[in-house]
This record gives sequence, structure tokens and C-alpha cells, in this order.
Amino acid sequence: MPEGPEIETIRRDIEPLLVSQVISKIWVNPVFFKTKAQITAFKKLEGKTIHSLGRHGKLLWIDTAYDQSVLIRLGMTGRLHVQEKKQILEKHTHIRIEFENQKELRFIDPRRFGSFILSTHNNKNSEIARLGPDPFSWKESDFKNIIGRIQKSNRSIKNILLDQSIIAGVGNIYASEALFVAKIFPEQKGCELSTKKLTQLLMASQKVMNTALQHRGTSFMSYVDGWGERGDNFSHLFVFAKTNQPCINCQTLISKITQSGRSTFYCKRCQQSLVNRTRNGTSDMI
DNA sequence: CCCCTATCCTGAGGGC
DNA sequence: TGCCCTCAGGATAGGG
Repeated sequence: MPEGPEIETIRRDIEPLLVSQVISKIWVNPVFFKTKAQITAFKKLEGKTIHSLGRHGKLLWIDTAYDQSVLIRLGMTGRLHVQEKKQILEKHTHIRIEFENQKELRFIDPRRFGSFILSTHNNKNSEIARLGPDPFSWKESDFKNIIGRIQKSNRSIKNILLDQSIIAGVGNIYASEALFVAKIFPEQKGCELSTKKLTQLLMASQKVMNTALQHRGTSFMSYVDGWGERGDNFSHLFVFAKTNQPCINCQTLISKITQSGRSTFYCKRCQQSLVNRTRNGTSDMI
């Protein structure tokens, strides 16, 4: 469900409710876990105090004292809420982390594509190391490395944006949005794009994600924040889920295509391909 | 290696 | 009302 801005919204919502809380009991739904060892591992958390919450890309983690961290991926439909223990349980509640103050953190995930993993700090760091720079925290010195990797790739730029090992936190909504802002054709290959154009794309990614964070995320289908409220960013999108609606720049109707099984939305006039542009067969970088 | 496809799941919505 | 189909903010093993 969530991309970087949505995960960060949730992290900010729940962190003040969790820091310094003592975990009194862990409850898990066995259906959610593949092995019994994973379930029993969570018992180690009982009695531990929560130290802080962190995030990189779409990966969220809870650090406790000692060497235990919980790594959380929300997948397509995962949600996190801090509620009173006595509050009625929603269907598909898979994890409850109860605290001494009579509240509990609940993880709800109908499709079960999310994950909830107890790990050491070392293991957490190696998971973070698999991810590329995050637009909320990257430095300009990261750009050269990111752009170099993109220009080595034969894949479409849309698919590259979804690759978490290159840029962390961009998902299907903000990939389309960033390409629109940077005026890049989604099927253009990474190796066909100039450094100048890719710099614009990185800036555009940062811009659309910052806007989304300011509006507490995009509620397209099921996403809600840590309080169970929908985010306001849907009305600030340019192209995502706007098939056959006029482009804000040129009024051309927005197109929808499928790339690697996932929908991409773009303006075929504002985001023209290299092939369409150079009819003589020469391949100037755009 | 690199890249694409199928797959893991439930639920909402449309057509008939 | 129900049945069947498609689609959905993600990640990844495995095959070509």
C-alpha cells in the first residue's frame, strides 16, 4: 500500500506513542508466519523497552534496548495502529505488541504481502545496505552514483525507479509522477538518458515525494496513516490513476500502459520517447 | 550477470 | 443476489 511518504507519515504518527514503552506481551496470528521459530522468536521482546523507530525507503524498524530490532514491510495492504487493548480487533490483525500502559501496536494486513521480522542490529544494517539512497535523505554526492547505475541499465526508466536497490522508497504512484514532472517517457531505457535529464528526474522524485509527505500520503485504495485517517495527496497527483483525464500542461488525455505487469500513467505529448523524437534514426540523448 | 514472469493473498468493483 | 473476471501503493525466487 505504501511508498516512502506513506511509511514516513506512519512512522511519525506512532513513534511518540511507542518510545520508552515497555513491551508486556506479544500476540501473533500463526497464519501470518511460515515457521514456528519466527513466532517463538518474538517472545524475546517481552520485557524489553522500545528505544526508537527508523525508516529507509519502504523499510520501517523498531529498535529496542539490547540487540533486538523489528523490521517491518507493509507490502500492499499493511497497516500499523496504536490502540487501546480493549478496542475491538479488526479482521486480518496478525500481530499485537502490548505495552504496560494498556495500549498495543497492531499490524493489520489483509493480503499478507507484508513482513514482520525480529532481527539483530547487524541483520537490520545489512537489510538497509541492500537499499539505494532515499530521496528524503540523499545528498547531492549520491546523484553521481545513482545516475551512473541508471545509465548502465537496459531496463525501462519506470522499472529502474521501482528498483529499491537503486533508489529506496519510490513505488508505483511516485514513479509515474516523477517521470511526468521530469517529462520523461516511461519506456525510455536508462542507458538512453542524459545526465542532465536524470538529474531532473531525481529532483522530480524528491519533489513529488516531499509534496506527498506534506499531505500525509496518497490514499488510493486502502492506505491510512497511524491514526487510521486517509492522506490528502491524491488530489495533488498529476497522472497516476488519471486515465483519459486532461494533462494539466497540454490537455492531452492521460494514457495508461502496463510495464512488467504494473500500471504506468503518462502524458504522451509531454513525455515523448527518444524514438518518436528522432525520425532520422540518430540517437541523440534526450 | 541482467531482466522478466509468475507468485504470494484478500477484497472491491464491474459485467452479466 | 451471485458468479466470474480484473485489478490493486510490493518483493522476490527462478528461468530464459
